[in-house]
Amino acid sequence: MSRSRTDSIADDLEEMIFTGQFKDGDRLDEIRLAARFNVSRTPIREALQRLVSSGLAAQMPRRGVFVRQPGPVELLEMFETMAEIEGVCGRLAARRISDTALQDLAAANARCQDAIAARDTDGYYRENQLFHQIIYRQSGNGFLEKEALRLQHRLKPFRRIQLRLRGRMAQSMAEHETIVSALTDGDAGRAADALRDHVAVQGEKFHHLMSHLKSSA
Amino acid sequence: MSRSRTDSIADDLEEMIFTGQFKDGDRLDEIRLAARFNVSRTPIREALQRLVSSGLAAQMPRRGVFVRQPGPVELLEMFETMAEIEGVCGRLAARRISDTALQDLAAANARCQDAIAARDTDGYYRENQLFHQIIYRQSGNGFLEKEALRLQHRLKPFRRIQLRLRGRMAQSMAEHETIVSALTDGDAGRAADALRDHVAVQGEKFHHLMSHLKSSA
DNA sequence: ACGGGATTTTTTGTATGCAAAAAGCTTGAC
DNA sequence: GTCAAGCTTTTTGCATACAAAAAATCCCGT
Repeated sequence: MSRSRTDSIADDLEEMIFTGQFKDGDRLDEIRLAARFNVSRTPIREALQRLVSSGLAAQMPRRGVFVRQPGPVELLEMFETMAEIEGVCGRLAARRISDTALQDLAAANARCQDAIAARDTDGYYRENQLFHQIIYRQSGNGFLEKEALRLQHRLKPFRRIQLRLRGRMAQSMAEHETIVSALTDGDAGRAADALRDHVAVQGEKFHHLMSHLKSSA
Repeated sequence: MSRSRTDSIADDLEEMIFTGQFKDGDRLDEIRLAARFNVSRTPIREALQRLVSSGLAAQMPRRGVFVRQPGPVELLEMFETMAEIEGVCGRLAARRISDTALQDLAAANARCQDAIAARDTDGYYRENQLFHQIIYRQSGNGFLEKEALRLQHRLKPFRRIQLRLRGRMAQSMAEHETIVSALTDGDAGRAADALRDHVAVQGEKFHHLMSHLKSSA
C-alpha cells in the first residue's frame, strides 16, 4: 500500500497540531504550507480536507481552514465519550473475549509493570495503549473497534500528559487488574463499569493537571 | 455559510450511493463524474476524498476510489454500535435531561402517533429521527451528540427499510414510551437498556428483512 | 486626522496541463 | 489456441493557470 504525498503531509500536519506548533485559530495558509513542503497547493488542499474531516481543523468557505484545538469543555466531552465507548467495548468483550486474548491482556499488563519498574514512561504508554486495543478488538465488533481506535488516536496528545502525575501509572495498573478480572469472569456490567471509570479518571486527572497549570501560570 | 461546488457534489454522490445507484465495488471514475456534473476533476476529487473519509468509499492509491457498500456483517456491527451509542446517550440524558426536553420528547411522540394514524411513513420517520436527536442533545455532551448524529446519518438508508414491516411502527412507539418514562424517572440504567434494545431491534428487523428478501430472490 | 468608498493585492475555488503509473491491447513465439 | 513481452491508451497524482471572492490598501472629502 503506497503512500501518496498527500498522506504524509496530512500526517505531518496532524503531528504539528498535536504538538502545538499551530495554535487554536491559526489559519493554515495553503501557499505557505506548499512552500514549506515543496509541493503545489493541490496536495496541501487535500491534506487540509482530511484535517477538517477528522475534526482537527475547521473550514470557512472562501476564507480558509483554521486549526481548532479543543477547549476544556470539549476535552472533557471527548474523554467522557471515550470512557463510555470503552465501557461499551468492555461490556461486549466480557461475553466474547477469547482465552488467548485474556492471556494477551495479562502479557501486556506484565510489560506495563516492567515499564513502570524501569521508569520507562514511553514504554508504559505503548503497552497501555495495546492493552486497550486488545479490548476494542475483543468487542467482536470491527466497526466499533475502528471508532474506538479513532477516538484513542484523537485523544493521544492529551492522554500522555496525565501519566506524569505521581503514582498515576501504579493506580492505572491496579485498574487494569480489575478490568482483566471482570473480563475473565465474563461479568459484562463490572467490565463496563471498570473500563468506564478507568478512562473517566484519566479525563479528570487531565483536567486537574490543566487547571493546576493554568492557575500557576 | 456558502456551499461550494464540492459540497453539493459530495452530497449528491452520497445520495447516489445511499440509493444504490452505485453498486459495491464500482469505481467512481473522476472523468466520467466530472463530465456528468459539468465540472473539472478537481472538485470531483475533493468530493471523493470526503466519501472515503466518511467510509462510503475506499481509495486504492494509483487505482481510484471504489464504493464500499457494507455487507451484512458490517451492517449488523453498525447497528450494534448505534444501539450502544444510543444507550450511552440515554444513560447520560437520564441524569441531565431538562423538563422542556421531556416535553419536546412527548410532543415528538405525539406527532409520531399522528403520522401512524395518517399512514404517513415519511412523517413518522422524520419525527422518530427527531425524537432520537433530542436524546443525543440531552446527553449534555456535544461531542457525543455529533458522533451519534454521524452514525444516525450513516444508517439512514438502512433504517428506513425496517419500518415497512407490519406493526413495526406501533411497536416502536411503545418502546418510545418506555424510554420517555425511564428518562422522566431519571433511571439511567433503564433508559440505557430501553434505548439500546430499541435500536438493536431495528438492526434485527432489518436483518430478518434482508435474509428474507435474499432467500426469496 | 478620520471615515468611507474605490482600487489593488491576496487567497480561495476551479480548470487545465503534464508526467508517471496502471490497465488494456497487439503481436509473435510456441 | 495460449501465453507473454512490448507497446498504446487510460487514469491517477501533482503542477500550474485563471477567475472570483475576500482582505488590504489607498485616496479623497470632510
